[in-house]
Amino acid sequence: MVETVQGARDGDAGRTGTTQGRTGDGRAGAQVGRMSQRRSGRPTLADVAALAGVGAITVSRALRRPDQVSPATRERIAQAVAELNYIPDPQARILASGRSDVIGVILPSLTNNVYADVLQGIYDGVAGTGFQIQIGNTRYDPEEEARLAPLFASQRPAAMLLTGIDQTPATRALLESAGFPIVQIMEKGDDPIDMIIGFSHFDAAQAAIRHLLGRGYRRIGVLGARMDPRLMRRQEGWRAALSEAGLPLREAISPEPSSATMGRALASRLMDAEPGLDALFCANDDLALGALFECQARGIAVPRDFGIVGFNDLEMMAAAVPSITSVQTRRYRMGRLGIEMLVERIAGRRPAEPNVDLGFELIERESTRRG
Amino acid sequence: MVETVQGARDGDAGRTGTTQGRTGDGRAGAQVGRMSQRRSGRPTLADVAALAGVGAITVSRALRRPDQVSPATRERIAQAVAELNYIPDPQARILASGRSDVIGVILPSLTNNVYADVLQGIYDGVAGTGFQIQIGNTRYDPEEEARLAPLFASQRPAAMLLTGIDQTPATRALLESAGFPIVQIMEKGDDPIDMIIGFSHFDAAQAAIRHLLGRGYRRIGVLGARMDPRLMRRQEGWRAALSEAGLPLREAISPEPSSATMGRALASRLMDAEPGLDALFCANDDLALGALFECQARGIAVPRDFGIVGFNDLEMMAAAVPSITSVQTRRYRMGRLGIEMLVERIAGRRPAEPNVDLGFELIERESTRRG
DNA sequence: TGACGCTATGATAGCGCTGTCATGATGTCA
DNA sequence: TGACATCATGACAGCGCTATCATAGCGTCA
Repeated sequence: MVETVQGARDGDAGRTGTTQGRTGDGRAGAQVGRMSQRRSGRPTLADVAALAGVGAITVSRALRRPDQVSPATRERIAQAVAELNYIPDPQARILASGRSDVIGVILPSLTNNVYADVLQGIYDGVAGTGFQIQIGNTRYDPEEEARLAPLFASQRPAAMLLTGIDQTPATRALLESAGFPIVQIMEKGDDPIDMIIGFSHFDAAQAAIRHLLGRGYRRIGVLGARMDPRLMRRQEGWRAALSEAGLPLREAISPEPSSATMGRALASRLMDAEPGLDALFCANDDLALGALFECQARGIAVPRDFGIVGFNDLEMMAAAVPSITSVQTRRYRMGRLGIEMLVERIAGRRPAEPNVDLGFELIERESTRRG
Repeated sequence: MVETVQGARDGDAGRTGTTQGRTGDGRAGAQVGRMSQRRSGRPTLADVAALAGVGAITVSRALRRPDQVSPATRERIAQAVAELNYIPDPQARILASGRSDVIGVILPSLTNNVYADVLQGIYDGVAGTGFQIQIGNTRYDPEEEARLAPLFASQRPAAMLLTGIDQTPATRALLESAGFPIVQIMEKGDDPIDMIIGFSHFDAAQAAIRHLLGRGYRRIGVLGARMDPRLMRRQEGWRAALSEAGLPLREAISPEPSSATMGRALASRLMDAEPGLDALFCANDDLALGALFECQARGIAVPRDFGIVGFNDLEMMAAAVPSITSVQTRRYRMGRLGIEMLVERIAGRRPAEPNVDLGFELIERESTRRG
């Protein structure tokens, strides 16, 4: 492949006679003070056109709308493209067309397993579509989101994918009039900017508490970390479920990121503060894993004397001993479907349903299966 | 923020008198059949220049090299920029300058915790530098890497960051003559394309085995999954260490991705096949977690009757009961330092050392602390 | 005082591509 | 056969910005 690229350069230089010397300087000078910035040293549309003996536009068309070019011409152009190893310049294309093939994605985290799965879905969603992904990481900071969104929007993306529904009013207004499709993921909402795919965190947390109640646990505590908007809504859910059952609120919350170590620490704190605690709903799975380890360290029998429910159903929940009950969320699906809906819209089609509730499912495992 | 954007549009249209109508059309038609693709509806350099009463070039300079513009002019331009809420068009900038602010990053996975940490380091590394990150995901497929690398290279990135040292000869040759700085991470190597930051997987795996030997474990097995090039080199390391100690090779390897569930399955398989096994080196931490769970399920006492060593020192290793000994690798650092070195090179400076061995550290914990 | 260098600014010509409109060639139907 | 539609192709202008070179203004020094 390389050989052909370099061959192309030679061909280019030899043909036009204007690239002499640039090819050589291409590498060394690029870093410091190159002689001339003009021309990139790569074959251009015009080079392909000259070689194929047609106009530049025809090449452009042959590449983008082959049906508008006669088969014979198309074939000659294809040969020229192959010979020069021509690759279109995306920047020039964007500038000229006013359209880009970049889909902007704004996520609150890259390290959190939850978003790793979303990200995988996103990349799988664009695979083969020709769209590129540009990722922004807000680190759970609303101000960072408010800064990134206009920045991304200014780059004329083909579409944008956002996390959650808590954009600032200013950001929201900007995006509503942005002129490209937008999808919000990870939450359910009645009033999306454009399209939305998610589930109810309130309902999911409520379901977790009700499951513990159904299993006969009564002195239920809750662990939470890094209370982003999704966590806040889960909190409303577990509080509602506990209050509905007439049970007191026993929470240990940390603003720090969720982790197994944090789970152990919070579980330890709550167990010490609330003797007789017999179950924990952990608003993230890594907290649940930590809680399980804390029980093991204290010699507490799970599930006989203590129930544990996690959230998100990460892979390791099933492998744990005992395996841990968790609320399964469709993270990969949200990323993938989000991109698919955007691509549909970019193509000018209306999605069947712009507001999708993917729901959740409580996966019952050994950690709450007592008696 | 939005208010100012929209205010700027009004101001723009009102002031120059040339944008009338564009402002209006900018939005509605954008999705389907816009009337005219020309002009984006956003203020341009020329608009700012007209408002400030200077030439377009002066505005361009004021933005990029403020020192070359007189303070008075600079101030007028700054006001015009603020009033119009002007944001430069990166595509046009790239096209005109032949330089881009995109750093291409090619990783084998986005979901693997290892690369999530690398990614975080990468994003932290570019924060505040003005560079953008473009991520490619090869899914551990060398062919996908061979496809992505030229594609990325063709987009005139400012630099590229690659994973590992196993690029195809063609890819390597292409990148060697690409003319932008390149860093390879995750591995140690004598012959980098340009710069390299990593550690010896061979040495690290060898150290893990030697640690088990030092703790008195003798019937040592090894678990591995998804044998990418890094895993292969670890494999050479553990094989060398075992052979050096005159011990037989007891491996359970899967081509599937590493996971806790996979760890349980492989541990189970090897324990059944090799009765009397007394330790496992798990070439990934999630395998180690699964191995620990399998021991718990079988009632095997760790570390007394069975030692476990993991690899990468993920956060949960410290929280596990017993806590799990693991080989710490500097994943975040590799991502971050990689970007920092690239940025240095883009700025024309030579890094102190283009070949960095970040090493590794065996973190001894309870899972191998017996007697 | 005039040659010289320096600073601040501008005019011009692109970067590589696509939208628009024009043109010639071909096919179709009455 | 001629009016008209259709198809394939091209010329031209321009997307928003920057590199290059030119120029005016100013201070400096012999």
